[in-house]
Amino acid sequence: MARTQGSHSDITGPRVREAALRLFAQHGYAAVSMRQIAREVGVQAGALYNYTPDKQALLFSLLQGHMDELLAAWEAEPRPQGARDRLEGFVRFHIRFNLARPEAIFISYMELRNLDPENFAVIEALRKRYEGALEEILRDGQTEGAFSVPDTRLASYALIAMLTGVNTWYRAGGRLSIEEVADIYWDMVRKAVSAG
Amino acid sequence: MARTQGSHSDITGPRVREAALRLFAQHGYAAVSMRQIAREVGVQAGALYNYTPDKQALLFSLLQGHMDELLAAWEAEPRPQGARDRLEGFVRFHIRFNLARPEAIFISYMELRNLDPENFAVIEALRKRYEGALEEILRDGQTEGAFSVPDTRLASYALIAMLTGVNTWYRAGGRLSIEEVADIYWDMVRKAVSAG
DNA sequence: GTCTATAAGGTGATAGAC
DNA sequence: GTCTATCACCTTATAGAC
Repeated sequence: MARTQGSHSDITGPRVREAALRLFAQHGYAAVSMRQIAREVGVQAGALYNYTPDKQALLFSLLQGHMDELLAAWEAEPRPQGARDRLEGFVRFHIRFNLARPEAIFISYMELRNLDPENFAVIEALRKRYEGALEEILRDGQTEGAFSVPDTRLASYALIAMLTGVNTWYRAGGRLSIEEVADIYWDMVRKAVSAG
Repeated sequence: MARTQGSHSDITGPRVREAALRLFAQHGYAAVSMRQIAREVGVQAGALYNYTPDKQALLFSLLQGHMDELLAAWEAEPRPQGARDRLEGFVRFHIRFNLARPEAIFISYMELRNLDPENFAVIEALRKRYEGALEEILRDGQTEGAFSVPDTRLASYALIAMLTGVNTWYRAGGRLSIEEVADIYWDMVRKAVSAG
């Protein structure tokens, strides 16, 4: 859909980001050209450079924006007293948040290697802050005696991987609702960290 | 390392595959050029086409070879009587096998979307056969009364994701040996499928 | 089996007109 | 802010010499 000339900065900017997010998620950063993004938005390739200095900055901005949203949303969640309830909150929050943004989650895991080293370090630090929240819950639960988790670092890696895996198979309109999925995963997580 | 002319089919073939595997894992299929692979092998780009009809076939062949190895190795494992012991065997096998082939595992998860549809279908079928082995163990354990896993399909997804996640953080020479990692993961898996 | 040369086309990014 | 045109370069794949 080629477009006539004119000024549209306020709507074109978000549309560039949306198109890039969708295309990067579908085909991968390296496989998507600036011309493809421009075609999707309905402008010529040169016009994209009013919204990003280059392709790399576009990827970085998408990932950083996503991580900022994730951390803000987590920090806005209620914080129950006991570690058990906090863990349940984390499990349900993670599944719910990830399933609401499958494309951002996807590129956050797949395109890390396409970030410049400085950009990678920034995203990695944000990711560690989020995963650190889970490890802290596990450590608290271990201290309280509510969990039996000898290695909280490994357990946090294991649980994050398990929960994030939901995005690889869940499809809206399938057999289970998001809440039913979260119930089943919470049951497995609860048992995995228990004294057993 | 540019090379003089000469015939080396028996050694060049494997070297092409090794170089492609390493480069695809490091930078991604779309980001790696045939010239880069050729440079790594020490031949000119045109010579690669003696070993693969095109770049796509090279990727497919790497993934298919990996899946064939995986299934053969799993089918060669001992098959204990009870579901509990079979599950323990699966957990230890999966971690051990995956950590021995980090590059093949990586591209098996990252480059699926870069396969042509027909090639994707082949790899997907092999992957489902492997994951089906885990689901079967869970189903048997549920029938035997050894496990409490209401949804064996979801549980198999959850456990596979958890186990495969080891590859994202494990580094040889780190704090824990592969066997220690497997012990810790088996403990979590065992509890996750228990009556709790 | 490997080389060199080349076809045919795509790439990120910029300059200057409007 | 968007367009057109362009630069300099890279891409996959093939042809034909050796």
